[in-house]
Amino acid sequence: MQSHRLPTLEDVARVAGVSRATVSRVVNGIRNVDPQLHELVWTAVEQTGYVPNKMARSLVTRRTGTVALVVSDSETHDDDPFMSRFFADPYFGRVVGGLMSVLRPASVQLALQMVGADGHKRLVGDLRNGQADGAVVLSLPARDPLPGLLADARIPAVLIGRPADPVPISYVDLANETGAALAADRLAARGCRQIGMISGPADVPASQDRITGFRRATARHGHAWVPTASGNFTQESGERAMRSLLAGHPQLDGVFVANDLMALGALLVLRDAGRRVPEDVAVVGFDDSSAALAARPALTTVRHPLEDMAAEAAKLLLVRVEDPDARVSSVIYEPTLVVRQSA
Amino acid sequence: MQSHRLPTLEDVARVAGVSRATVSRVVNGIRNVDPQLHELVWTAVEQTGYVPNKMARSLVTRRTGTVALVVSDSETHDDDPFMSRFFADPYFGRVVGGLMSVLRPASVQLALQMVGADGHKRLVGDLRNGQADGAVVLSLPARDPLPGLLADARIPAVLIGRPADPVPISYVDLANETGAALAADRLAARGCRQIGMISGPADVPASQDRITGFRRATARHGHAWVPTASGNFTQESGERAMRSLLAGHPQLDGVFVANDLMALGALLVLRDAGRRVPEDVAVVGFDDSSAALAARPALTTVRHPLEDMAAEAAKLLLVRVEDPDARVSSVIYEPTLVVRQSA
DNA sequence: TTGTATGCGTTATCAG
DNA sequence: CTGATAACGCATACAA
Repeated sequence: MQSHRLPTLEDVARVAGVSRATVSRVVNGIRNVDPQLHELVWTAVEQTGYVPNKMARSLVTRRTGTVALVVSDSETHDDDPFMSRFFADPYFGRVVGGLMSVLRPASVQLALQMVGADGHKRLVGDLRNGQADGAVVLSLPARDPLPGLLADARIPAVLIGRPADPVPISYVDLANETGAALAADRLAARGCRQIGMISGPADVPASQDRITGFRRATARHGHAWVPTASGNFTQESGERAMRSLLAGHPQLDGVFVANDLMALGALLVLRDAGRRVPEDVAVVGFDDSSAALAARPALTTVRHPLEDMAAEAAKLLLVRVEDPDARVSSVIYEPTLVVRQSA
Repeated sequence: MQSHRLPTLEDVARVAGVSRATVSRVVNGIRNVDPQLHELVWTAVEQTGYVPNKMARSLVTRRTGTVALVVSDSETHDDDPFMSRFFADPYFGRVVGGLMSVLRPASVQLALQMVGADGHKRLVGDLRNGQADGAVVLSLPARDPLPGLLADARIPAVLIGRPADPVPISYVDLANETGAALAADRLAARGCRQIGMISGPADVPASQDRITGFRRATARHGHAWVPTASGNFTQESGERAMRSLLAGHPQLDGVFVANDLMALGALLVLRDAGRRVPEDVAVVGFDDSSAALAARPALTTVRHPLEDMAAEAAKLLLVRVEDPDARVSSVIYEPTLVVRQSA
């Protein structure tokens, strides 16, 4: 055992009494090798404890076996005002779990990349020369320029969530309008007469879709106008929105909340206001996150199969990495209503 | 613009009319370079759109600018029985957030590495030849051999959570015993006469510490024996445990639950059993996760500053990466009691 | 089927 | 202060 240097292909070759090329072939599982040598090389590999140097390999193959999960926040990241909020949200974990479920079996690494508006150019540059083979993009802000930059640079990428502006990049998304309609139907079926809504930020596509989907469906049910308050997807903002909604419309008897976290907040406020759920006011959430089950009463909510969607995104990306000219293809998931106690 | 090849150091050198070495120096901010050329080189860099190739750089510097977050599950990962549970838990996100808060400013990447018992050797091998400069280890199972392997291989690493067996590796941890004692004190101060406990798995150090800490403190308060049921940190297991506890000890009037998620489950069961919280039975949780705030009644709980701890782990790791011979140093965080409604 | 030789893009050593 | 030149560890076109 020498002091510090790790065994290289060269060392293995020397031990096995063959050339570097042969060892390389064996290690990479190339067929055209004499079974005799094949055996010989493997034992030499075991004996030396050789493990391929990914850096060197990547340098020549131009493949890293890594994909980046880029979390794009268009605002400059001075401090971490959004990070804590974002990471604490079950959303992040569910996405990571879904990605890993397909990346791990494929032996590809996941590298986390947070980037603000100031980091777009840098990120694209790094990606272009092989930081990662591709990227799954979690684009938080509306009108994020990043997807466009990635497309221009011809970097294999898949978006989670439809981009605000059309961009030639594959994405996976939920049929948000349909989901919101499901919620509206439920509320209508319960016989709610005064329906309200707590929406997400007005500039996020997913949020917009839920708003239009809900309005369209309630209109169909004869509700011309739906009082709406908006939040930013946090529980606290949900509380605020519910309070304002209740203040303006005391006889509200049904409310659709654009995500479970805000719905949790709404539930708290309703309770404090002495309203029983669902008897006095029915509440339906969105996402079917773990929060929905923990809520009291348990939340009737629109199931958002985020893990499946993330897994699909990973698959799409892997395909695209194999074949950069693969057709841009997106898949839209259909939401379902999960009925529990709140509506 | 050529077809596909990205600009290299060589290209920049040609444009600037200097040698590769000089460009390298300028790009890496080495002082000994004529201001004239300095300027010249930078404009050439801009002009060509040059961005350094990390792979090539790493190959020679033996530094990647990446640290791994390895999630170690000692059971072989046939399928993903644990992944979904783990990623859905706020724990994961909080750790990632904390790590990123120090890694990002330091411009170091975070690579996710899940590994089962079958992957330990592979992981250590990869880490040794520079997959990453170091590792933050989230060791789920009791008696995980991984920390030992990392130490033997002299890989810069920091554990989140004290290892079951002493290992010469830095770690950050919470004073779990103290935290549990805080809970006991609170319950005693409320005048609880019949105190119970819902613990975590018996073989996880953090869980053990909470058990012994709680028992010791309750004993101090005159409770010789504390009925205990155990769960696995999921809400569902918390429900089960609470049910069994209640069945065996109907006149229970105080319970300490080893994490918030299980506490959430306990709350549900207590309510279904017609017990008012905290009037009939007081509940104190552990972690102060977002679930605690969402609970009804809001959970009195032991604050576990996971983000801070993760951030500290990242700092420790960075130090160790700079100086592999740095002293092994661990830091223990002191928990505090967050009093809300449940106790 | 196997070996030889070359190149991947950088950094680092060492003369000038 | 600057420029050749040699590694870094591996894959592969080409020759044998």
